[in-house]
Amino acid sequence: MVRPRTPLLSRERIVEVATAIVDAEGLDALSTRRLARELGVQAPSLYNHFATKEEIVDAIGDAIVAGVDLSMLGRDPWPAALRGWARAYRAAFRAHPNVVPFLARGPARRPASLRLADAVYGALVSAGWPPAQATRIGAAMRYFVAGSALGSFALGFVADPSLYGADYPHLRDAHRLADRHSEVDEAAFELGLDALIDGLERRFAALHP
Amino acid sequence: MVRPRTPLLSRERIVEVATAIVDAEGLDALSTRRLARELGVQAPSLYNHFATKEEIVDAIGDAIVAGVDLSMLGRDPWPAALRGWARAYRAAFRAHPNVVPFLARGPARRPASLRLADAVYGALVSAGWPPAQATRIGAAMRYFVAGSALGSFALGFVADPSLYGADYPHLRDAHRLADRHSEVDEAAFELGLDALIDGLERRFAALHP
DNA sequence: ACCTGAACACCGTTCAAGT
DNA sequence: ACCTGAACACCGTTCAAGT
Repeated sequence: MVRPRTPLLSRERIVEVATAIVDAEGLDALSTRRLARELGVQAPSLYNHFATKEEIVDAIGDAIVAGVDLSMLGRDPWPAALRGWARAYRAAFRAHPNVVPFLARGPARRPASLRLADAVYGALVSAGWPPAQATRIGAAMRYFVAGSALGSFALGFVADPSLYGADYPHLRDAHRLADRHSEVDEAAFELGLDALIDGLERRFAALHP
Repeated sequence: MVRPRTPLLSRERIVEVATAIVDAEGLDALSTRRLARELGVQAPSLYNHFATKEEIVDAIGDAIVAGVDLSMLGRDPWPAALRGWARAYRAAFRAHPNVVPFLARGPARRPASLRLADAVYGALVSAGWPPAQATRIGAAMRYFVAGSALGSFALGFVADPSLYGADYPHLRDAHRLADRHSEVDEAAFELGLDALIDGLERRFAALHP
């Protein structure tokens, strides 16, 4: 088949099927041939819509970031806005854990990430933070939230008691973390978020006495 | 050449050369054939020392984590200890920026990471934090530090003024960030670290009135 | 135990050819 | 404009054969 009168592919459909593959089997399972097969097409056809495979992965990540709710940033007081945004961002990536390695692919040249940075920075400046501080806060929040999306802390510990006792005395009970990893990660995220915003509020208060 | 009387390879030498390749040209440049060539050997020889290429990458990351100074954790008061450890961890990964994607490869089953977790947790518990809180603090710190190592925030913005003004009103001056990315990232890291530890100190004070 | 050559089943990408 | 088949230059890994 060549040049059908209505195109077989579109960027949207490619990203959709690619996301499904990555969600189901991980980033490594995404190859151009595999993706093409599931799209009912040959691999080189993809290059009519994306210049490289990397662009496809970027588009997957961008679509996820684009789904992050930003409405609180133009509405709530800045501490609540930061909190709500951080939770939304983390939730978006927890829904696609296999895409997280993409977060490490260097920073954001992608439109959704820029929109997000714009909204966070704008909210902080509107709230009364000096621009230089707003930049730093946006970056610091990104560090924390991206790091928390990066992967489970608790899941790093294997559910095997014999592994730790001997070599790592303080980790004697760490094997229990694996079972409760969701709660542990959730509680750690909330504690860190609270502490971080708490510290920022103190600085804000010192700035506006 | 077969089976030389003294082995051509060792895990140490493989990791050393692999790290050099990744540092110089990035993770994608590391292939078993390329690595073998630089080691003066054929690719299958590597499989006498590592079961998979992934194990080699793990070993690169583990060696970097193993280089992180942990001495302050058994010595300084916990806020200073956390601060010092966070800086050391970040510095270690900034020295090998191309290895950072490895951070996203799921959590730590690697010895150096376990030793690190053990030291951080132990220091917090010794200082008087309840164990459950110590776990959360260790996780929250890992989120922040790993996120900050993940990549420059400032470098995400291209040094081209025309890119932002129109679509992202608040980012009008963001193109200036790229030039000063080191200072911006450094200042953001220090601000976040201060705020985070500040917030934790307040919780600690409430716990030990 | 440790290295080799040959082989297997893949990759991402290019490109001329088709309509 | 958009899809194809053929091809290029790669991959990671296995395995029997060598000493």
